[in-house]
Amino acid sequence: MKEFENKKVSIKDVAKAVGVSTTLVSLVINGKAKQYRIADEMAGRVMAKVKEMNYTPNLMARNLRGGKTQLIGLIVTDISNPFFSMISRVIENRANELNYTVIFGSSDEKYTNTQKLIDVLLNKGADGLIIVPCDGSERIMEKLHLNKTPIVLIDRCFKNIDISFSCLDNHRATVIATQHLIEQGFRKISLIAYQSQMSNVMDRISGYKDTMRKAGLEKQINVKQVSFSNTKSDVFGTVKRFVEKDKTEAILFSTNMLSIHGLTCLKEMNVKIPDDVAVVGFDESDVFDLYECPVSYIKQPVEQIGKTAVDILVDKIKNGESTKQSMAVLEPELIVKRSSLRNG
Amino acid sequence: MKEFENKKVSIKDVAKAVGVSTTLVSLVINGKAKQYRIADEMAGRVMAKVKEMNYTPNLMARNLRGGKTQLIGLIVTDISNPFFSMISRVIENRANELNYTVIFGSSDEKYTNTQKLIDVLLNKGADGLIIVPCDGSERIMEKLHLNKTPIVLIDRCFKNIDISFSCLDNHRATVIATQHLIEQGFRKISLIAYQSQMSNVMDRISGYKDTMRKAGLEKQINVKQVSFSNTKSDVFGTVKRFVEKDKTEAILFSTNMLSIHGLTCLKEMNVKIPDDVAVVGFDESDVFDLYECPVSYIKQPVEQIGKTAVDILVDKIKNGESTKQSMAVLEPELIVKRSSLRNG
DNA sequence: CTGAAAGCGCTTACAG
DNA sequence: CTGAAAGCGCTTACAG
Repeated sequence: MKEFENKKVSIKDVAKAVGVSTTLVSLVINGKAKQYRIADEMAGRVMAKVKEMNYTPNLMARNLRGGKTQLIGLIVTDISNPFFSMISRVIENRANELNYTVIFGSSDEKYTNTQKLIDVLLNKGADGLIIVPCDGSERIMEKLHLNKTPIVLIDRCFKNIDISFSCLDNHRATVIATQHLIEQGFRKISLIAYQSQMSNVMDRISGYKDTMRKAGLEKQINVKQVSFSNTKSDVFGTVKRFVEKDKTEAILFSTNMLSIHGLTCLKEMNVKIPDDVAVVGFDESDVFDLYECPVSYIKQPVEQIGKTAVDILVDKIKNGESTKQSMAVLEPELIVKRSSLRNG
Repeated sequence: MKEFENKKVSIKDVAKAVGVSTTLVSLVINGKAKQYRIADEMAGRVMAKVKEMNYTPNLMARNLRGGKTQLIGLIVTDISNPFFSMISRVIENRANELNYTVIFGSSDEKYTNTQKLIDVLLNKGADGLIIVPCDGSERIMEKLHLNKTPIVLIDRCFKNIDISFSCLDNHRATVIATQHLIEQGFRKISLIAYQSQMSNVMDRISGYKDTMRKAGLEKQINVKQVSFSNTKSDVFGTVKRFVEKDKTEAILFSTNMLSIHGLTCLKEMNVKIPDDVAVVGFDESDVFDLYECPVSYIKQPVEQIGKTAVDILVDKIKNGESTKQSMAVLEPELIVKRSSLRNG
């Protein structure tokens, strides 16, 4: 049965079948028939044979010849984190629309892993990279950029390097959340963030601090940064301290995992939300709606962030403008539920 | 600055630097020095230069030459579904350990998408595929298998084709869940599953039915299959009917999304769990622990399923035994929380 | 023990 | 308008 045949047909096979040279076939396939003034009839015959024989060019060979692989390398910190799996799906969809496929890896927030993954993905022929950079990876990114590797950062960026990125307006995110809590009448508002120097974390912290200061609540500023490695127990310790010792009135969690750990802790402590403590979470999670008290949260425009990143990257790949910096800063949205209302 | 140089060093560069032929370098790199009785001193010099020049072989060229890409193609139904993103992470980790990288795509349960993705992934040079097959994809898988493409199915399999797979013991999963509910004294136990002919769904349904029959509860069997496209509203309609009309005492949800939609509905309906209705969910979710009443669930051995799939696949790729069928059927675990206890 | 040469499948100057 | 040939970077018979 023909359809079960194993070996792929090559351009040679097509050429032989039509009775022309491989050059001709190649030209026709690549839409250069007009340019080389190949007879329409000829081009038609070739295309017909290509269809008939179900020929698809070997990408490895094409790439080797100097072309592209149509492969986009994606490095997230952890594909199993819902936020990153959502954004991966968006990236996948947009990439597919533009005829690209995604190869990926998870860095676990370690720059050594990031470096390894970059090497691997480029070695596999990725035409460009979309990266969630982590602490300590600034020089790595700079190097890539200087090397003119097409690259777009997502979720976080570096202010001192002119690499393109597609990120949330992180400062604004905590500004609107903090404002909302202040408007609700809360004063002792505390923030939990990761222990990181990355822009997303720093901006979320400064958005909170700036807003507190502007409201004359400088004295109430209370930020705790927890480690990546010990997140759960750190969050538990922090939440307990906030509630029991600091008498915090409202807690702002600055990522989805921090929110979930925090909510778990609050539940175990039997804290009533929002009566005892108000809460605002970050990113989306099924948990927010299904928690005893529906949880307010800052929603990221995941669709836009992902799609924009792909578009910028593909533009770089195609037009060779890998150096031109594109900066996409996207708007957060505050979804208000009962957890952050004064009289919820 | 040397480290910023763009062009990659090739085997030729190394050969020239050492003053030997590319053949020699290639042999040494590929660990065939002994086999070809190359002088240790020579091999040492070559390796030193390789390190010094930071040479890594071009995979495209290697693959073109007849070798492999060290790329594993992964097709899930949706990378943003937590269950699949978790398993993707496991697959990624194991693949990396074995020196493979993952390219992936989401089929959205459509066999036409599956076919397209297979073509794309193979065209990009994937050495083998790990696939979550969907309804209507049986012939596609059979064809791949006959073509001797290394392939392993996960999550679901086809009983009539001898393709390798790594799956949960789906029948056993609902058997232990149903038994547990019966032991707790529930009689009117209902099941919600997807509208699908795939093995995972069919086995979960039959595990439930068999157990009900064995317990003399044949008359109480109540299964509703909901569509993939309209899942949420279908689940809502079903749960309402179960509770209000059928007076169901316990609901068994047979996937994570069904569980989450179901719990959302029960919450909206203000149903008390487990007093009004007992519940057992499927797969893991942060929601289960944080729901008003902690939810019992059937836990899949995600680690094992993913790791086994990779191991089987790589064995096929390396040893060319793509035809030999390996069947991994892994044990479910029932995690009991308050939601399924008679006097919870 | 080591090297010259072919060839994987493709594209693209270069000729005609 | 069309074809012969080089070359992308690699591996592997084949010689010696």
